[in-house]
Amino acid sequence: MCPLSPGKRTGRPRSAAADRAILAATRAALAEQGWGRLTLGDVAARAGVAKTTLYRRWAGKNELVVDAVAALFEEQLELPDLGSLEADIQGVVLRFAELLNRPETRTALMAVIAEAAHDDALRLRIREAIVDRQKHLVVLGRKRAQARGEIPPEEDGAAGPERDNLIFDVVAGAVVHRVMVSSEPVDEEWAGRLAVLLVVGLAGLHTAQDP
Amino acid sequence: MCPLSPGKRTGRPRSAAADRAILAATRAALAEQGWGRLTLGDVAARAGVAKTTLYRRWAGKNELVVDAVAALFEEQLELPDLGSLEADIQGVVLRFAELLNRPETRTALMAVIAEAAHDDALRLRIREAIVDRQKHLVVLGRKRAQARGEIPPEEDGAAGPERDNLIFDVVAGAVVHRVMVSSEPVDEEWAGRLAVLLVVGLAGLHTAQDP
DNA sequence: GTGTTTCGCTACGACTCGTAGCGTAACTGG
DNA sequence: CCAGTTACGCTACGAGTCGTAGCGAAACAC
Repeated sequence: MCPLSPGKRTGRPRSAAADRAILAATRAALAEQGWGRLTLGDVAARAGVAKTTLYRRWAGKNELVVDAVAALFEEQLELPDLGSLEADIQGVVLRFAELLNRPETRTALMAVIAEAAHDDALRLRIREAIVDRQKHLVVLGRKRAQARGEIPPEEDGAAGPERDNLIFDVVAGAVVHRVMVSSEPVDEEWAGRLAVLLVVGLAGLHTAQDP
Repeated sequence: MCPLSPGKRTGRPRSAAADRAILAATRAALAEQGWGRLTLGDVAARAGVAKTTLYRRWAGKNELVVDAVAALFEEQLELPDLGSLEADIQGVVLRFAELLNRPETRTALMAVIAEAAHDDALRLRIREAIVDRQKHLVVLGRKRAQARGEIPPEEDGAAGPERDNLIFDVVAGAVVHRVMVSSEPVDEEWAGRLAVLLVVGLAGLHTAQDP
């Protein structure tokens, strides 16, 4: 998750405290100013760090913000075990929505995704730092549900991963769209309806493909 | 969809051709440069228009891009009648994905949504120019399905609109997430699986709430 | 100590922003 | 045809940001 080249040994080491201060300052500035008015000079000043230090560690605004948001996701996002697939989905949806409701993430996530549309390296960085971690939750949730006997066990072929991908896009996409575009609250009721839709629909997907 | 104050009469009228040229230039610049490197000076030069003319009609980058994208949505997005709810969903998903795959919309949509996170006026503008038009397709699709007898007819209470909103967030969110975040193709197969998931899940939502 | 790397600081040219001022073009009402 | 009104193209401007370079001092490994 860190900046550049970790494999050096001699000379003065980079201050890890500065790293944390910079990422925290980035989130604070994002929350106040939003993506558009965010300047690296302001971030440096908040972090008590010279502007040149920022440019030594990150290539630009995009990379810095990705790391700042990824740190939040890493420490906040996990899959609670609530006893049933439906409850698990509802739980993780509520957690994800809580994360999306922070002012830092609201503006930052969409902005870096927009920039990634024409920047392959940035897209890869987002995938590794944020998306793969989310997708892992889907795989974990499916395995738990299979262990409980709620859905049929693993079959071979490409149908399994494809279904995981579909579920991931539906869950994450629906929550993001609800929060960012419709700008309506993700409460227990809405999360519950989404969970029902998914569990029932998932069963339909199985019967539709296995004759 | 147009700029400011439409209700004047005296004096030289604003050139409608300039409007179209500016919006087209904005889309072209977006496709080439992306949101981050897009400058209003460049747009003005492409459109063969003075920079001051741009600022007379639009408040800034955000508003201009919203209108430029909204024009695309207006002329491209509609709901085909393919004979069944499942086929209709699959069809509109494919159309929406086609729109999202254009380089202009890829970077522009996410960027304006990001800016709207801390700009209420912009969020309202996006809603009126883009979102409401999309949501209308959901309502239309539901009414068609009810006329065909595929789903139960209208009930009273707030359950109906709530269900429309859920479907809207799931469909639009899933497609956006698939294209922008997972960056994998929305082909007939994927759209078909999403349609099955929704139709089956929708039936589950009805039986879960009507005892 | 010696060598190496990072740090804070200052300064810089290049660029974009959004606005103001001016003379001209286009259209309206008398 | 002629004022009145508004939009247009052009130029120029201060303000702000960007990303980089150069410097001396500080923090580590050997």
